[in-house]
Amino acid sequence: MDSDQGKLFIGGISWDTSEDKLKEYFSKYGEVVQTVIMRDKVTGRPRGFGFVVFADPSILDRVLQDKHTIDGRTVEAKRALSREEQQTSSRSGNPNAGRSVGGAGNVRTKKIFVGGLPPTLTEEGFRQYFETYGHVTDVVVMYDQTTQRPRGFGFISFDTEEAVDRVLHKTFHELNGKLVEVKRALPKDANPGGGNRQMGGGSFQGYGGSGPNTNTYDGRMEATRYMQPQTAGGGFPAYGSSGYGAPGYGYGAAGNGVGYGGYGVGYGGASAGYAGAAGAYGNPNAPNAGYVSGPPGAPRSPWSNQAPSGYGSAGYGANAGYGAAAPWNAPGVGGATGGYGVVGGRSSGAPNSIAGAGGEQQGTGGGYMGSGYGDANGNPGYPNAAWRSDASQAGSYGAAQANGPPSGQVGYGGGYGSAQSRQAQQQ
DNA sequence: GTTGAGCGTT
Repeated sequence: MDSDQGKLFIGGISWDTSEDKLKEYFSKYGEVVQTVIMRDKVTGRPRGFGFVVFADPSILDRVLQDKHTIDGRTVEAKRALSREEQQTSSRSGNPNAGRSVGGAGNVRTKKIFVGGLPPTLTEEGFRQYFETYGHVTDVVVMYDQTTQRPRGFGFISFDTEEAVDRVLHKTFHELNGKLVEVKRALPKDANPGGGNRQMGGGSFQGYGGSGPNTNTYDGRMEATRYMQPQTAGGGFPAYGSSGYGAPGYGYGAAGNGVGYGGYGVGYGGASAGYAGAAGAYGNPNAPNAGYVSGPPGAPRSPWSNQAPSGYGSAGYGANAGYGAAAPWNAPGVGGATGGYGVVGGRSSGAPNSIAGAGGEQQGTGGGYMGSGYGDANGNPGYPNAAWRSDASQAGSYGAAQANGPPSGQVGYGGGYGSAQSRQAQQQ
């Protein structure tokens, strides 16, 4: 519940009540960042409920004590439930697993998804606003292909991660009088659907490429603080809060001795659910790692309340090999020199969409992971709904991405956090 | 009428 921060669910709203009216009404309590009334997707008719987001979460207490009548109807205000919380079932493993996926993928793009664009906004206006944050390399405002109507969202790309971070520092930006919401764009080529063919060139983002700098750890290192809890298994989850920048897995070093996923064997996780990819520096305890609870003060995003809570989730996968090493030049072998395998990794991604995944233990005891499973099913955790999750903003831990390098066999396993694994196998 | 939409183009 506390993950909802300043968001209230408002039920029983009259069909005559508009978002503006909601906002006007609730503004008497404090600054309202946004209001939304949910409508039926096809008929457009209001569904009778909506959400109000206050800038200051502490305002909720007062609002919750009052009765509210808007447009003649008594509405009910409750704290918004996150999706996880809505699921009475509660039994499925780690609900966050999949959610972080989106964030994971996002880590590497310098593109920002911008939602809530006013229909009147032009690309120029869009660009001009964002240029104050850095050099804009691309601007896209989406229009319906057939009706040509603005779809209310678009993309903005920068040439540096820093600019992106500056923009993402706050979720809502005021643009031409309305608020727009920003999130990391999901990488288009992340192939949510299934296309397996990606990256011909073996380019998986970041690999190597970004090498040294590109800000390996991007700002939000505050996460480090969360590295302490759980000494044992814990460790790394912290990385990543939003992405451990990853461009290079550089982390290892980083510190604390924790190991996390180094390069791993390429089996991209996949079906089995191992997200992680073992790796060189795998931390044997990893499996627990994910569970650090979420950062208390994680940034709030009205849209993704789930986030802050999160277990780090998933990803950590299996850590397998101890020692191992053998990055990619390792012959087809699963890298892991020494190690063998996966020790009980957990599935990371794929919470919902893939059976068996969602956080269940997979212990394979010593799986040997031989040469990489490239497993075509990679992508376990890439449910379509990925965008909802957005770990990056949420502060959830990062996400890993297990990709196979060009060689096909070795992968880099990143991480903790949920993962998005993709198999590399392109050959 | 009571718990959430949206992710691309060249």
